[in-house]
Amino acid sequence: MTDVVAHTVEPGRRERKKRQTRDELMQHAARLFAERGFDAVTTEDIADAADVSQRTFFRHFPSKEAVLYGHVDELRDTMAAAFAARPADEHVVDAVRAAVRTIAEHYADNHDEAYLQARLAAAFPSVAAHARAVVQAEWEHELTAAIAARMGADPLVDPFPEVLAGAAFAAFRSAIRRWGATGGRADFGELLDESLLVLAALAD
Amino acid sequence: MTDVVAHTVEPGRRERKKRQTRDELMQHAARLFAERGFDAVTTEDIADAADVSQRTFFRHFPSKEAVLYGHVDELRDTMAAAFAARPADEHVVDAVRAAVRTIAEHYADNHDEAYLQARLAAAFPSVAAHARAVVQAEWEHELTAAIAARMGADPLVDPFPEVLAGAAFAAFRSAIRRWGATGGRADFGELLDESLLVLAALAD
DNA sequence: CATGATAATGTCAGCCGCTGACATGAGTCA
DNA sequence: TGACTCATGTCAGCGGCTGACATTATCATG
Repeated sequence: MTDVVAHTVEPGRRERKKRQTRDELMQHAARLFAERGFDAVTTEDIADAADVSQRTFFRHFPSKEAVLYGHVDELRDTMAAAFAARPADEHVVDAVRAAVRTIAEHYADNHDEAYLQARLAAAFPSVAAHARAVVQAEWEHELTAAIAARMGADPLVDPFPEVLAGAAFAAFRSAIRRWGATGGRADFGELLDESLLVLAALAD
Repeated sequence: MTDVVAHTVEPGRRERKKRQTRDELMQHAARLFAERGFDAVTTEDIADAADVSQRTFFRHFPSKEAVLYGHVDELRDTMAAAFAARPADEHVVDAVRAAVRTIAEHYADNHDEAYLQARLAAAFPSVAAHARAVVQAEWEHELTAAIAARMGADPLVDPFPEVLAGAAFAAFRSAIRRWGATGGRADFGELLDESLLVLAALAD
């Protein structure tokens, strides 16, 4: 550790360029998807727009869908950190709500990106499938592990963590869909809270 | 109606052959997947084994993954019928449990098929993605509509039906995974009940 | 029973997502 | 400066999937 102040190590030029290429791929992809829809854009189109080879596109993203969800890892870590930061005596469901809410905050801060994802997921099955089966599954898995760790339970045996995490993201999907139906004009955080409240109502 | 006894109209030779082709594609696919895994089998392999062209394969199934889950529609209808048959004064969550349980029953009656699906989903991401984002999403959607209809609610506005259905299938996934972890030897119905009980425990 | 309609299949060509292999050049570090 | 690492380019290829058209089997109808 030569760096005392910054938490993240200052990246060199190489890494900066790498991140820049990645960002440009994401930005051009978003623009092209917004202009023409998902299917009418090829990975070569995106690569050309970012002035790199198609091969480089696939070195940065494992699929055409993935470039649309470039912040999965970042959001996963944010969510996990938020969950870990909750007091130990808080009700688990409330801690989960706080964790999932961090994603809603990102959406509020990146409205266009979020709304584009919602629109494309509503219109293109492969995008919806990716959102469910890759993005949300990844978050769900992380949240499951975090819940289990907090409870001192084995998530492979005790169904509670996995079911709670899965139910939370079911609420998340419901909120997303209703948010998209309002044209992205509603307050996503409120919709999410509303959906998450359903979980507490199931036992009644 | 020339047929008085049977509920379903007696299909002609054409339709019988069509179904037979479909069944053979499913059977040969299952065999090949079991022998070699998912990725090492091409759609042409399956078509050849069933003695049809690759094009015919894709006329029966929209994707390579779909042939592994040939009973989605059938199970969806069974589940919906089971849900509709529940008494109106029963607790919704109990009615949902009864509906989802019909799928568990199919699994019990078709052990090898179910276990193959579970194994392949655990080993091949594209299979897991399909199970989540196509198969379960389809069931979830149907169940959402059924819950909403029973409640007289609009599933586009009221989050309850969608969240409940989503939570139910989160429990379903948890049960599947734990069942697969036992090598398919545990009683899937019991695991499912256990997972579904979590839903009622969320409010505590 | 003959004949025209319908629907399932075969054939062929092609797009595009995605990957392995190897070469090149820019960035890094001693 | 020189060796090393690593992001990228190039090229070739596989395989999932689709449109278009021809062919054949089934079905309905006079």
